[in-house]
Amino acid sequence: QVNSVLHGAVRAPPPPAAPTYKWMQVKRNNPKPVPKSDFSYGAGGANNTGRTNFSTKQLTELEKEFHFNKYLTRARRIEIATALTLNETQVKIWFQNRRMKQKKRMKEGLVPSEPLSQTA
Amino acid sequence: VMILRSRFLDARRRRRNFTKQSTEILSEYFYSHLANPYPTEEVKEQLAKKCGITVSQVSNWFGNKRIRYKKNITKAQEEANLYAAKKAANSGSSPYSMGGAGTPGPM
DNA sequence: GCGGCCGATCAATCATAGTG
DNA sequence: ACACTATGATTGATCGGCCG
Repeated sequence: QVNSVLHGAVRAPPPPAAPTYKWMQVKRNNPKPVPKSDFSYGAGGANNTGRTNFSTKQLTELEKEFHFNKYLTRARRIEIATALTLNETQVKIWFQNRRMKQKKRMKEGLVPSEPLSQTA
Repeated sequence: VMILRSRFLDARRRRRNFTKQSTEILSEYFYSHLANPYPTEEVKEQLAKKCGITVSQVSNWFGNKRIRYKKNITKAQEEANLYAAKKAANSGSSPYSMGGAGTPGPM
Protein backbone atom coordinates (compact mmCIF):
# COMPACT_ATOMS: atom_id res chain seq x y z
CA GLN A 1 0.00 0.00 0.00
CA VAL A 2 1.47 3.22 -1.09
CA ASN A 3 0.93 6.38 0.79
CA SER A 4 -1.94 8.21 -0.72
CA VAL A 5 -1.73 11.76 -1.84
CA LEU A 6 -1.42 13.04 1.65
CA HIS A 7 -1.37 16.68 1.12
CA GLY A 8 -1.65 19.12 3.87
CA ALA A 9 1.10 19.71 6.34
CA VAL A 10 4.04 17.91 4.92
CA ARG A 11 6.99 20.18 5.24
CA ALA A 12 9.85 17.69 5.25
CA PRO A 13 8.39 14.65 3.63
CA PRO A 14 10.29 11.63 2.46
CA PRO A 15 7.06 9.83 1.71
CA PRO A 16 7.04 9.72 -2.04
CA ALA A 17 8.59 6.37 -1.34
CA ALA A 18 9.23 5.11 -4.80
CA PRO A 19 7.24 1.93 -5.26
CA THR A 20 8.95 -1.33 -5.93
CA TYR A 21 8.43 -2.15 -9.56
CA LYS A 22 8.79 -5.63 -10.94
CA TRP A 23 12.06 -4.93 -12.75
CA MET A 24 13.58 -4.35 -9.35
CA GLN A 25 12.68 -7.85 -8.33
CA VAL A 26 13.94 -9.63 -11.39
CA LYS A 27 16.23 -12.47 -10.51
CA ARG A 28 18.15 -14.68 -12.87
CA ASN A 29 17.93 -18.39 -12.37
CA ASN A 30 20.70 -20.54 -11.10
CA PRO A 31 23.71 -20.10 -13.33
CA LYS A 32 23.70 -23.75 -14.12
CA PRO A 33 22.02 -27.03 -13.26
CA VAL A 34 25.20 -28.94 -12.62
CA PRO A 35 25.47 -31.42 -15.45
CA LYS A 36 27.42 -33.89 -13.40
CA SER A 37 29.94 -34.02 -10.65
CA ASP A 38 33.41 -33.93 -11.99
CA PHE A 39 36.65 -32.78 -10.57
CA SER A 40 37.09 -29.10 -10.24
CA TYR A 41 39.77 -27.81 -12.49
CA GLY A 42 41.41 -24.59 -11.53
CA ALA A 43 40.37 -22.43 -14.40
CA GLY A 44 38.48 -24.47 -16.91
CA GLY A 45 36.63 -26.60 -14.44
CA ALA A 46 34.91 -23.89 -12.51
CA ASN A 47 31.65 -25.40 -13.61
CA ASN A 48 28.30 -24.08 -12.60
CA THR A 49 29.93 -21.84 -10.05
CA GLY A 50 27.96 -19.04 -11.45
CA ARG A 51 30.55 -17.49 -13.66
CA THR A 52 33.21 -19.58 -15.32
CA ASN A 53 36.69 -18.25 -15.45
CA PHE A 54 38.24 -19.26 -18.70
CA SER A 55 41.94 -19.74 -18.65
CA THR A 56 44.17 -17.75 -20.93
CA LYS A 57 44.81 -20.88 -22.92
CA GLN A 58 41.15 -21.58 -23.39
CA LEU A 59 40.47 -18.03 -24.47
CA THR A 60 43.35 -18.13 -26.88
CA GLU A 61 42.07 -21.29 -28.49
CA LEU A 62 38.53 -20.01 -28.67
CA GLU A 63 39.72 -16.79 -30.20
CA LYS A 64 41.79 -18.66 -32.72
CA GLU A 65 38.85 -20.80 -33.71
CA PHE A 66 36.64 -17.77 -33.95
CA HIS A 67 38.88 -16.18 -36.51
CA PHE A 68 38.64 -19.34 -38.50
CA ASN A 69 34.90 -19.74 -38.17
CA LYS A 70 32.38 -17.32 -36.75
CA TYR A 71 29.96 -20.19 -36.41
CA LEU A 72 30.47 -23.69 -35.17
CA THR A 73 29.07 -26.97 -36.32
CA ARG A 74 27.98 -29.47 -33.76
CA ALA A 75 30.99 -31.62 -34.46
CA ARG A 76 33.44 -28.78 -34.22
CA ARG A 77 31.87 -27.59 -31.03
CA ILE A 78 32.33 -30.97 -29.44
CA GLU A 79 35.94 -31.10 -30.52
CA ILE A 80 36.71 -27.76 -28.99
CA ALA A 81 34.77 -28.40 -25.83
CA THR A 82 36.62 -31.64 -25.32
CA ALA A 83 39.99 -30.17 -26.13
CA LEU A 84 39.47 -27.30 -23.72
CA THR A 85 37.65 -29.24 -21.05
CA LEU A 86 34.52 -27.18 -21.36
CA ASN A 87 30.88 -27.96 -21.92
CA GLU A 88 29.37 -27.68 -25.35
CA THR A 89 27.12 -25.04 -23.91
CA GLN A 90 30.00 -22.98 -22.67
CA VAL A 91 31.62 -23.08 -26.06
CA LYS A 92 28.35 -22.26 -27.73
CA ILE A 93 27.70 -19.35 -25.43
CA TRP A 94 31.21 -18.07 -25.86
CA PHE A 95 30.80 -17.94 -29.61
CA GLN A 96 27.47 -16.21 -29.34
CA ASN A 97 28.89 -13.58 -27.04
CA ARG A 98 31.91 -13.26 -29.20
CA ARG A 99 29.81 -12.58 -32.27
CA MET A 100 27.83 -9.95 -30.44
CA LYS A 101 31.02 -8.41 -29.21
CA GLN A 102 32.41 -8.15 -32.69
CA LYS A 103 29.21 -6.69 -33.97
CA LYS A 104 29.30 -4.07 -31.28
CA ARG A 105 32.85 -3.15 -32.11
CA MET A 106 32.00 -2.97 -35.76
CA LYS A 107 29.16 -0.60 -35.05
CA GLU A 108 31.15 1.79 -32.95
CA GLY A 109 34.82 1.27 -33.39
CA LEU A 110 34.54 0.25 -37.00
CA VAL A 111 37.42 -2.07 -36.27
CA PRO A 112 36.56 -5.74 -35.99
CA SER A 113 39.89 -6.44 -34.42
CA GLU A 114 41.01 -5.91 -30.88
CA PRO A 115 41.46 -2.33 -29.71
CA LEU A 116 44.90 -3.15 -28.38
CA SER A 117 47.41 -0.41 -28.73
CA GLN A 118 46.83 1.92 -31.61
CA THR A 119 49.66 0.33 -33.60
CA ALA A 120 48.50 2.58 -36.41
CA VAL B 1 47.18 -15.51 -10.84
CA MET B 2 50.18 -14.08 -12.47
CA ILE B 3 47.78 -12.40 -14.82
CA LEU B 4 50.25 -10.43 -16.74
CA ARG B 5 47.39 -8.33 -17.96
CA SER B 6 49.53 -7.41 -20.90
CA ARG B 7 51.29 -4.93 -18.75
CA PHE B 8 48.95 -2.14 -19.70
CA LEU B 9 45.81 -4.21 -19.69
CA ASP B 10 42.76 -3.06 -21.50
CA ALA B 11 43.32 0.55 -22.29
CA ARG B 12 39.59 0.39 -22.65
CA ARG B 13 39.11 0.27 -18.95
CA ARG B 14 40.75 3.61 -18.74
CA ARG B 15 37.44 5.23 -18.30
CA ARG B 16 36.61 8.80 -17.70
CA ASN B 17 33.58 9.67 -15.66
CA PHE B 18 30.83 11.30 -17.62
CA THR B 19 30.30 14.97 -17.14
CA LYS B 20 27.98 15.98 -14.40
CA GLN B 21 25.58 17.27 -17.00
CA SER B 22 25.48 13.97 -18.85
CA THR B 23 24.86 12.09 -15.65
CA GLU B 24 22.12 14.54 -14.92
CA ILE B 25 20.43 13.85 -18.23
CA LEU B 26 20.67 10.11 -17.81
CA SER B 27 19.46 10.25 -14.23
CA GLU B 28 16.55 12.41 -15.14
CA TYR B 29 15.42 9.88 -17.69
CA PHE B 30 16.00 7.02 -15.29
CA TYR B 31 13.98 8.47 -12.46
CA SER B 32 11.33 9.78 -14.77
CA HIS B 33 10.79 6.24 -15.97
CA LEU B 34 11.46 4.41 -12.78
CA ALA B 35 8.55 2.15 -13.52
CA ASN B 36 10.31 0.89 -16.58
CA PRO B 37 13.84 2.26 -17.00
CA TYR B 38 14.50 0.43 -20.24
CA PRO B 39 15.00 3.00 -22.99
CA THR B 40 14.52 1.80 -26.53
CA GLU B 41 17.33 1.82 -29.01
CA GLU B 42 16.00 5.08 -30.43
CA VAL B 43 15.86 6.74 -27.07
CA LYS B 44 19.33 5.49 -26.27
CA GLU B 45 20.57 7.16 -29.41
CA GLN B 46 18.95 10.41 -28.42
CA LEU B 47 20.40 10.28 -24.94
CA ALA B 48 23.78 9.32 -26.33
CA LYS B 49 23.79 12.30 -28.61
CA LYS B 50 22.63 14.62 -25.90
CA CYS B 51 25.30 13.37 -23.55
CA GLY B 52 28.04 13.16 -26.07
CA ILE B 53 28.66 9.47 -25.44
CA THR B 54 28.05 6.28 -27.37
CA VAL B 55 24.92 4.18 -27.35
CA SER B 56 26.85 1.39 -25.68
CA GLN B 57 27.83 3.73 -22.92
CA VAL B 58 24.22 4.66 -22.44
CA SER B 59 23.36 0.99 -22.26
CA ASN B 60 26.13 0.39 -19.76
CA TRP B 61 24.96 3.30 -17.69
CA PHE B 62 21.40 2.04 -17.50
CA GLY B 63 22.55 -1.49 -16.87
CA ASN B 64 24.73 -0.42 -14.00
CA LYS B 65 22.13 1.98 -12.72
CA ARG B 66 19.39 -0.62 -12.59
CA ILE B 67 21.50 -3.25 -10.92
CA ARG B 68 22.90 -0.84 -8.39
CA TYR B 69 19.53 0.64 -7.69
CA LYS B 70 18.28 -2.81 -6.76
CA LYS B 71 21.33 -3.40 -4.63
CA ASN B 72 20.48 -0.47 -2.48
CA ILE B 73 16.82 0.25 -2.82
CA THR B 74 16.52 2.39 0.27
CA LYS B 75 19.45 4.57 -0.56
CA ALA B 76 18.48 4.67 -4.20
CA GLN B 77 14.95 5.67 -3.40
CA GLU B 78 16.20 8.71 -1.64
CA GLU B 79 17.84 9.76 -4.81
CA ALA B 80 14.65 8.96 -6.65
CA ASN B 81 12.71 11.21 -4.35
CA LEU B 82 15.31 13.84 -4.71
CA TYR B 83 14.87 13.83 -8.44
CA ALA B 84 11.13 13.77 -8.11
CA ALA B 85 11.29 16.86 -5.99
CA LYS B 86 13.69 18.55 -8.30
CA LYS B 87 11.41 17.86 -11.19
CA ALA B 88 8.39 19.17 -9.37
CA ALA B 89 10.34 22.25 -8.50
CA ASN B 90 11.16 23.27 -12.01
CA SER B 91 8.54 22.37 -14.54
CA GLY B 92 9.75 23.41 -17.90
CA SER B 93 13.09 21.75 -18.25
CA SER B 94 12.05 18.17 -18.19
CA PRO B 95 11.16 16.91 -21.62
CA TYR B 96 10.10 13.64 -20.09
CA SER B 97 6.84 13.23 -18.31
CA MET B 98 6.82 11.87 -14.86
CA GLY B 99 6.69 8.14 -14.62
CA GLY B 100 5.38 7.88 -11.10
CA ALA B 101 2.62 5.30 -11.12
CA GLY B 102 3.08 4.09 -14.59
CA THR B 103 2.32 0.44 -14.11
CA PRO B 104 1.50 -0.40 -10.55
CA GLY B 105 -0.53 -3.38 -11.60
CA PRO B 106 0.87 -6.80 -10.70
CA MET B 107 3.98 -6.42 -8.69
C1' DG C 1 8.65 -29.64 -30.25
C1' DC C 2 13.74 -28.73 -30.25
C1' DG C 3 18.08 -26.56 -30.61
C1' DG C 4 20.77 -22.48 -32.18
C1' DC C 5 21.00 -17.67 -32.74
C1' DC C 6 20.03 -12.81 -31.75
C1' DG C 7 19.30 -8.79 -28.95
C1' DA C 8 18.94 -7.24 -24.47
C1' DT C 9 19.93 -7.79 -19.88
C1' DC C 10 21.71 -9.57 -15.59
C1' DA C 11 25.22 -9.99 -12.21
C1' DA C 12 29.67 -10.34 -10.60
C1' DT C 13 34.03 -8.37 -11.11
C1' DC C 14 37.89 -5.47 -12.67
C1' DA C 15 40.41 -1.25 -12.56
C1' DT C 16 40.31 3.33 -12.04
C1' DA C 17 38.45 8.04 -10.80
C1' DG C 18 36.83 10.69 -7.04
C1' DT C 19 36.40 11.86 -2.21
C1' DG C 20 37.41 12.34 2.74
C1' DA D 1 49.47 10.05 0.74
C1' DC D 2 46.03 6.53 1.46
C1' DA D 3 41.62 3.83 2.50
C1' DC D 4 37.24 3.64 0.88
C1' DT D 5 33.51 4.47 -2.21
C1' DA D 6 31.46 5.60 -6.80
C1' DT D 7 31.34 4.33 -11.39
C1' DG D 8 32.35 2.83 -16.32
C1' DA D 9 33.45 -1.39 -18.81
C1' DT D 10 33.84 -6.29 -19.53
C1' DT D 11 31.87 -10.77 -19.90
C1' DG D 12 29.91 -15.61 -18.76
C1' DA D 13 25.47 -16.73 -18.56
C1' DT D 14 20.06 -16.07 -18.66
C1' DC D 15 15.53 -14.55 -20.78
C1' DG D 16 12.20 -14.06 -24.37
C1' DG D 17 11.42 -14.26 -29.19
C1' DC D 18 12.18 -15.97 -33.86
C1' DC D 19 13.29 -19.46 -37.16
C1' DG D 20 14.61 -23.73 -39.67
